[in-house]
Amino acid sequence: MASLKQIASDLGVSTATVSNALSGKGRVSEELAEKIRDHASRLGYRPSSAARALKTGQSGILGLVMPDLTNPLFPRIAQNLSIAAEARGLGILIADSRGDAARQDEALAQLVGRGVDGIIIVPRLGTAPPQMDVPMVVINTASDPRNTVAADHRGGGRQLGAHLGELGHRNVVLLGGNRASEVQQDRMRGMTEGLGPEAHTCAVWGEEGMSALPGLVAEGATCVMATSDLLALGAHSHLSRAGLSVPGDVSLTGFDDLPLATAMHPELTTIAQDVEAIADQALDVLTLRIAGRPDPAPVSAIPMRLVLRQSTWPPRRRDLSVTLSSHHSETDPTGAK
Amino acid sequence: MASLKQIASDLGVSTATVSNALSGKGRVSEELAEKIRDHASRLGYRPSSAARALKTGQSGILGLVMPDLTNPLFPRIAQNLSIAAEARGLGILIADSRGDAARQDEALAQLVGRGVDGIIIVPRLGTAPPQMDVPMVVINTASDPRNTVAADHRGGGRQLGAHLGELGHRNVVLLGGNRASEVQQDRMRGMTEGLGPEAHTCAVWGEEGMSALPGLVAEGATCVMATSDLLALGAHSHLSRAGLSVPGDVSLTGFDDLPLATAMHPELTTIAQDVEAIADQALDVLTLRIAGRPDPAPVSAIPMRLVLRQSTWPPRRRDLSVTLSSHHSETDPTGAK
DNA sequence: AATGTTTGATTTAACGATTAACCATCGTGA
DNA sequence: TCACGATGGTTAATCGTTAAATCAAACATT
Repeated sequence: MASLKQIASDLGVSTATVSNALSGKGRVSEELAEKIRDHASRLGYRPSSAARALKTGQSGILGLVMPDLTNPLFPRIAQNLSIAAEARGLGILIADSRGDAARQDEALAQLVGRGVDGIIIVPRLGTAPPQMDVPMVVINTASDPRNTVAADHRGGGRQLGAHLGELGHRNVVLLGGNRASEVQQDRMRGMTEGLGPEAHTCAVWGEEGMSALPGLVAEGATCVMATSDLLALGAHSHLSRAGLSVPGDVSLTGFDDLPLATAMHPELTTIAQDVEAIADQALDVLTLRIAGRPDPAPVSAIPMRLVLRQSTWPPRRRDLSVTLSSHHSETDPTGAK
Repeated sequence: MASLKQIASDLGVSTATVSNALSGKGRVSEELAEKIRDHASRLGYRPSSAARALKTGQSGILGLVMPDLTNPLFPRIAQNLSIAAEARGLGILIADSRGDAARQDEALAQLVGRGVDGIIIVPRLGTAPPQMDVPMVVINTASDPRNTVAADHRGGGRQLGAHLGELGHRNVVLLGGNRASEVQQDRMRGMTEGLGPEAHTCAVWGEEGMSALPGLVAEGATCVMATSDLLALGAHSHLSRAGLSVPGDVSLTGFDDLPLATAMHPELTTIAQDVEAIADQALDVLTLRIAGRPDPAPVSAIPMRLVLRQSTWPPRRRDLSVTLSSHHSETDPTGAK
């Protein structure tokens, strides 16, 4: 491995000069600097990050703590964080907290032990992450708005709700996966707001809630809004098993725009997080904190993007033909099998 | 931050002694060692990984290069690798090659630049990873068996095929996503073997292949075997859109046992990778290579586990009631809607 | 001509942990 | 009593990089 010392002795100069030439910091004649850069690249010189970290106290590595990598949304966040980090010359060390709060603390300790400069954390459900003396940024949980970056879940729900409201739905079932999740509650709150005051909504949860769906439709519900795409897929199964077709008999929406949303039939109307923007924001906030700059303006929630597909349609009327403002260009699926 | 020097001067001993006491390497009286450990933990001492890395030349960090984190299987591998690494006191630095071969090389260079001790790589499709002077292990692509750890895709296909063969399927459609993927080809090869010589199979690919499914069923196919769960979901959509029910009219299988497999209805019969074992193996191989030990015996492919659910059933007969060896305890779904 | 100032490079000392080499001290066997 | 081997510890060098302090010319200023 080529080192500064190597280059220096090869060229008969001091290591300091080499360091200066390569970093452009001190005072080196352009002529010599050129010669040094040349030789360095010929030798394939790569500065030792360990040595640099030791000297400067900065490792150039960020820690990422995730509750559960099997949640299909997180990898997308991780991927975008990794891209954003690379663009800033930083590396990302992952740690999996496996949902467990204790393990989450342990993971944090591990990371700081490895000398990360800062930490990005996606905390498990409501668990507020511990306050540490390391710069941190929290994703997707509204704890402290000054170090949190999050999608506008509520606004997203509102968009979806408004869409269905416009279609004419007034009797809507909200399907959640986990009562304890603040994010899911936010999403539901937004949906209700978007639907407007004249709509009647009711929330159901989990496997039990899914089974109740056909009954609720029989009682007049015309739409099911799930707080995740996976849940929507489950709902779709329960509904079609009961002989109800989507969107003919009942409209269905998801959340997050996972790959499966387009693999279903009908393709799922859902709402997408701008994961790229989230990752960017998170890294901006974090790098500022690492630089010790006073906190910038609190970050506002990042808007979500409505993705209209084929699973939403105006409610079937007892009386027949329906006129609508044509959000879709498809043929009327009401009569479809 | 507490350092060795700090502890040493607090206790009036030399840093060497503190180092020895903490690592248990040199000769220190048990009495003094105890006192040192005590003080160290009181101060919350954490050795500086940078300093240690500089001195020993080992960073304790592994690099992980993945082609595309949005593929739902990879995160599970990543998660298990992260767990396995943690158990061995190692960290994992991620890098996303985004499918691009050029970026893959760049990611590798980045990682070695950061001083990783070894690299785990899941190469993009057929791209053979470049030979570098860093210890490496390759996952899921059969390049060189001596540094490759992979699930037994072919054996998995064989298991699935055998299952369907036993049920009586003789006319089977194989559905793939990408012709270029060796893994998918392996899977298909296995399926064909498992079904046995008397079965007739035909392979179709991608979106185009999915559209052809209903026609093929009309021509006598009784079963669709997809090379991934996501593909199976798509197939299910196309089939049910055409009025064909699963498993009544046609059986369906997936691959990988993703979360969506249980969210579908019927739940998908599929085959699961033992990601935990894969991760373990990969790390074992890699740590051996890092230690410079001569290569251990080549690793054999890791067996997959058949997951029987409700999407497979004996083929419908022109003549009626069917007797079967009851792989399922469900009621006959042939008559179901 | 004596005194600054700029320019280009060198010394030197650190960062924190590890480790080979060295040095006391004490007990033991010859 | 003397040399010897444990035992318990210290010194000092080192890993590769950085940065402050220093130094020696060359050049400009009065």
